[in-house]
Amino acid sequence: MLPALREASRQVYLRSREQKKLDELQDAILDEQYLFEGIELTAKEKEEFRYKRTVLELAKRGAEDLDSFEEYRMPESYDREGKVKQDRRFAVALERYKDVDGENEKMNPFAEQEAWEEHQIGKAKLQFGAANRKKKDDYEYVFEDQIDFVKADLLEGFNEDDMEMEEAEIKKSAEKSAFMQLQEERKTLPIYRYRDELLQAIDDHQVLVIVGETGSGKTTQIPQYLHEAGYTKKGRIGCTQPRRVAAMSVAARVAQELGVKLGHEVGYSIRFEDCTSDKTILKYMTDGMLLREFLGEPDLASYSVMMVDEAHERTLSTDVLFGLVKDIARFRPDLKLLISSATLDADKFSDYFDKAPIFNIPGRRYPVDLLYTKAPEADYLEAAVVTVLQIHVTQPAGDVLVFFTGQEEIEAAEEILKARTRGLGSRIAEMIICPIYANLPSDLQAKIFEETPEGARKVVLATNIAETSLTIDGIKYVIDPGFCKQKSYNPRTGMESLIVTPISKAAAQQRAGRAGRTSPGKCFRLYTAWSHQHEMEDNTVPEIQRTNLGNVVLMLKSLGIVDLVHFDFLDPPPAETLIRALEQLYALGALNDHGELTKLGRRMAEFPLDPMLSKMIVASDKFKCSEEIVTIAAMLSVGNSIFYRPKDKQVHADNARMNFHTGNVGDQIALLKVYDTWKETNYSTQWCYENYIQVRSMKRARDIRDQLEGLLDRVEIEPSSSPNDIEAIKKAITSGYFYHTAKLQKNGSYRTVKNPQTVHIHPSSGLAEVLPRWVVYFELVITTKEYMRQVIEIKPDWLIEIAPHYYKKQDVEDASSQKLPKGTGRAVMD
DNA sequence: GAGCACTGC
Repeated sequence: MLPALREASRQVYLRSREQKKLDELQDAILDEQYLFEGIELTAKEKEEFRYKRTVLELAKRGAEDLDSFEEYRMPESYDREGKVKQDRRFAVALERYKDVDGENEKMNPFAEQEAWEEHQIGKAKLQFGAANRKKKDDYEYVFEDQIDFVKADLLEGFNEDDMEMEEAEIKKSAEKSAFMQLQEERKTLPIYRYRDELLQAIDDHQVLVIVGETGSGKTTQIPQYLHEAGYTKKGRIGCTQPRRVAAMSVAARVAQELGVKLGHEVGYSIRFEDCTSDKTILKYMTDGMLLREFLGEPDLASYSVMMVDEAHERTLSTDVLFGLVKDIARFRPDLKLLISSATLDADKFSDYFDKAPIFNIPGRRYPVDLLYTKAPEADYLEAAVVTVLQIHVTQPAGDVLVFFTGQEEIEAAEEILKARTRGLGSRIAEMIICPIYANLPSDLQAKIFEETPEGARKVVLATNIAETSLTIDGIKYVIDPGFCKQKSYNPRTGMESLIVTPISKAAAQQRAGRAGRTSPGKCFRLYTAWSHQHEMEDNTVPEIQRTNLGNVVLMLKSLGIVDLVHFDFLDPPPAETLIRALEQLYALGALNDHGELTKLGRRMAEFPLDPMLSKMIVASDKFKCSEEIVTIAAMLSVGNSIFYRPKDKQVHADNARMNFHTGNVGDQIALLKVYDTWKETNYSTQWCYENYIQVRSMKRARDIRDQLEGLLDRVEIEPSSSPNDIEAIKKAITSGYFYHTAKLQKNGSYRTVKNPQTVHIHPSSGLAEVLPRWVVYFELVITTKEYMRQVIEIKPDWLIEIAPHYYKKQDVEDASSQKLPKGTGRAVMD
């Protein structure tokens, strides 16, 4: 099996090298031809000639790098079952490779250029202008079959002449007053001509699925139309968004269009910021915020219309919302429900909402040519870099956006790109490389929004952040290697991991669309048309099916939903995930034997946190350290992005971090120390820099902390503080996390007590070299090993003191022959 | 002795 795989990889490698050599040869022949015929070139032709030479040079540099290819692509690492690990991408590439001799022969992003070259060689005559026109025809012919679905979209959706006219109209109206101008602009949106039809449809049906691509104006216009039609007399109109910035900016825009002050008639509501008032009739909010609102108003009584926007994104919150609003619609016939989505899932939504009719609104987007590779690319990083360079020297002006899976790849690509363009000086245009990913410090992120100087080209290297969360103007070329990192959750072990996965067709379409926002564009897909057609899933697995549902289950329980396993989910999560979440809630004492919420459970549900964190906070009351625990909860829920660890200063960063671990107090206590020290510096940014701490994360922790502190009152917890009683703080943590206990084994690894399995302390932990006998951990992650992240040492006696229903004396005795507890006592609280 | 896709409450 493995030797075969190796051999196959060798073949892929040889094949790609061979192809490269052929390309070079072809170029060389062409070059000689110029000289041989002694043709005088015009300035423009010379420029093209220079470009070609540069391409050649770049290709040669690429070929040198190929020598390291084999080792780079074929690491000798296997997973626990002995299968080849990590290189799932390789396996995928291999699958694609099978098809090389098949129908894909003509799918090559540079077929354009090759066709042109063949043509040139044949004619042995130089006619650049004519050749350019010709190559376009060739190219279109070659790719015709592959663009059917996007092409259909483009032809129907949008006509460039219309657009120009509309733009001219907008310009004309610029002379009118700002308000009048806005009103004119509203009328140019594609949705405008469907206004009456749409209102009629909403009037006729309780639930309507609205399909409209970005740019159709649905998010800003529909609530206004409904207001104009009088719906706001019966209650406010709500519109949910998956992201905070979207909710804010859309609300601001609509307030402007209606000529009212933001926060009055039009407002938005997001976490940490409620910009609404009694007057608010159009309310934009994040989907998570609406979920929270459900707790206080389970029938949405104050709303006459609820619009769930961007439903196709299928965030965890939208999926939960679907189940809830569908239920409400049954006993509130006066409530109108609008589900709005970009094209792909409309039928599915319609079926789910009892065959609700679908209303189509065309979008406004420029056409994007889709180009596929001829043969599969075994090394997409290299392929992406080469494609960037090729675009840079052969394609007209316009910025480039490349999708990578993470920071590491982005940094690698940046380095290679810099190395290959180094020393070319003025022979190629300036290339501005902009990396962008969520953990990049904000000042460096801002770089992508700077306008590209005349004559230069911006190359944005991005993670999935550029797929939905931010849009960059001026992008004309998208390079899509076809992978992303996806979270997956194993309910059996309770472990989370990030896995590099092929993207879905829907995601690929979204990525391609990024090239056509401001002008027609091109999308270079680094996989074959065949594999796009036959191997990629239609849609990404919705988040609800690959995440821990602890807090979702707690929230649904507090809404009084008894039978969660049969709850009407659009796509039900795995039963095991639900069962594990329920089990955990039992163990924590949030549910009684009948599966109903206990008083403790109701208090826990008040916090927008994982059940274990909530339990920890509620328990802190007893140990008189709520101040400290709230800080720890806030720091833990910010995630693992607190410590900044740049590649070139890892030692400094590690030293700085270890300062907070003095006394081997454990990671959670260290986080507390980080926060308190920061607070003492009066929340100094400078201090963060000096200690290699992410300012953004700390500010977030402060926001969360403030919110949690505000909620203490609601669950009747008196603020209390015991900053020097580490034991009390650790006991409070254990009250939430006794479920996550692990015991040291002879070989230095740990064994978890619940679901016995071998785990290790994460090397970033302050206790990684201390190895206490008993630990409680915050979470389990799989990377190169199974790691416990954020651990503290505990005394086993605490377990019996804190969770007597869960641990018996023999469970925590240290005799190594003792069998570890298995499925010990169900919850017997209350 | 390691690796942090992206949101959201």
